[in-house]
Amino acid sequence: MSEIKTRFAPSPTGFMHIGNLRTALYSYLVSKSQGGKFVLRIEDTDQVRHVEGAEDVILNTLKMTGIDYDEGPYIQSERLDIYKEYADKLIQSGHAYYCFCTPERLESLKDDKGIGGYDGHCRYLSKSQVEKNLADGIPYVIRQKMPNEGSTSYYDKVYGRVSIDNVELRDQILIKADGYPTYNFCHVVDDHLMGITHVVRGNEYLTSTPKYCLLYDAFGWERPTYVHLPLLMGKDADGNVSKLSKRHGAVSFQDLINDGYLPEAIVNYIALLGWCPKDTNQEFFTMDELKKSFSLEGLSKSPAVFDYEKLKWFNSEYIKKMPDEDYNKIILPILENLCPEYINIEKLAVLLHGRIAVFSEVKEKIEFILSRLDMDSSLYINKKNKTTLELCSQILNESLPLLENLENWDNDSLFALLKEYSASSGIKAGAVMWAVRIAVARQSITPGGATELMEVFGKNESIERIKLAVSEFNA
RNA sequence: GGCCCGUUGGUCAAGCGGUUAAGACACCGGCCUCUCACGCCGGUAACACCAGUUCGAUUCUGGUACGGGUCACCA
Repeated sequence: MSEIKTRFAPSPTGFMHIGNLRTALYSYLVSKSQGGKFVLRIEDTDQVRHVEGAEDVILNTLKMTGIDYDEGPYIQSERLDIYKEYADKLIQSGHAYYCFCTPERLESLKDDKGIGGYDGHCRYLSKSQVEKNLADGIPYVIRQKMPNEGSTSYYDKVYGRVSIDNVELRDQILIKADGYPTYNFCHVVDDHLMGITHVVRGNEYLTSTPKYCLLYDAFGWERPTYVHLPLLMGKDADGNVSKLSKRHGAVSFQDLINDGYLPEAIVNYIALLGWCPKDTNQEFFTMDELKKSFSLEGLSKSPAVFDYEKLKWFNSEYIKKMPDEDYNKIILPILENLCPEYINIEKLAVLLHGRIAVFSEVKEKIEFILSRLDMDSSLYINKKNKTTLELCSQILNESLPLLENLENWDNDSLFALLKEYSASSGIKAGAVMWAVRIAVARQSITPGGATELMEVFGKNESIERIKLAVSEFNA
């Protein structure tokens, strides 16, 4: 069996849709799981929609996700001569023809829903008429001649046998009036010329693939193996499911990165959206592990809804597993930017490690540090630690001078001090910690305990906050 | 609308004729703890529907319903 070769062929739209990235991943894995080659090809034949710098987005994304290509990037706009040459061959062999129909006429063929294909008008032009039109410089396109009867079928690796009646097939355009080829044509030529053995792409091509098969047949080329992937869906607030789009939230790789997700977590999550390993329940995969485990049999036929909650969970797990060095590289600049100088951001970073799921939520998590929140005195009352307002007031009043006299303002010393106070006063440690933590944080849920927070705040701010709390009790 | 594809808990999903129908996220309890989180333990929750084949269907076949895709000088 010859070596497998797959490709990823995005059009440069300026952003990498997450569904597109998943297609790239699967295409990559189909090949790499078998030790094959992977090709990158930029499909930029739409002059109208061309976006400057869009290619960099593609290259960057692939680099960040670890999807590396062995060949390319091939640029289709640089291969125009090739497509023209092959289109001419098709005309000569009678598989394609010139069409001089105007856009207006084409438009008139559509019904009120905008549905309606070409009627094959120019297919029946006489040879002399065609030559005259050509000589007159009338704009033309080149169309593929579809069979009038019978059906065309192929075997898809995921969906099995797919069969379409040929009457459903329109005489699709191969070369546009501007001389550029359509996707329908150039991807077939390129896939063949580049030796692509497995075409891996989204399921939206499932029903148009017979047209491409016919093209292979017309050229006398061997058809590739097709692997169509189920679509990625999104769910809106009303519970309606549809193709994943902006209304569902962040949908591009870059959006996700900006929201604080890690490339590894994104890759891991989307790998599992439509694919499942055989004989194992493994959920965490490195790219190398994916290459080993991946198999076509594990691909799903049904669409998958993108679940931000689960992505978040994956991300939190990846953050937890991050070595401090890597973690600090990301978190420290964020904290530096947000926090006043007296905050011990190194300690804060440690507290946050393991308590954040996405880096973008750091700000809200430490809001209580950045400013002194309004105090809700009911927070002092906690049933588990049996705290009351009176008790908390007592604890704060008695521990304040002790804290003021403490020299080494670190977690261990603080903890020892409060523990000692607990022992001498007979008040449960939990109650002491609760009172101090509420006084210092002024909110019930915090990333860390009382003494850890005081270490982060530093002595001055901690004392100030406790004094404030005490004065509030007296008021 | 024609054609094509799909349908296991809220979500991702295993299953490939006989199972107490896995596992994960989310959710809800409990334990642990100087809070939260982590961790651990436990719980709620699913084979769209109707026929047929079969001793036996989640699994095979057909139909219905629902969902999606596609019918461009976009890819």
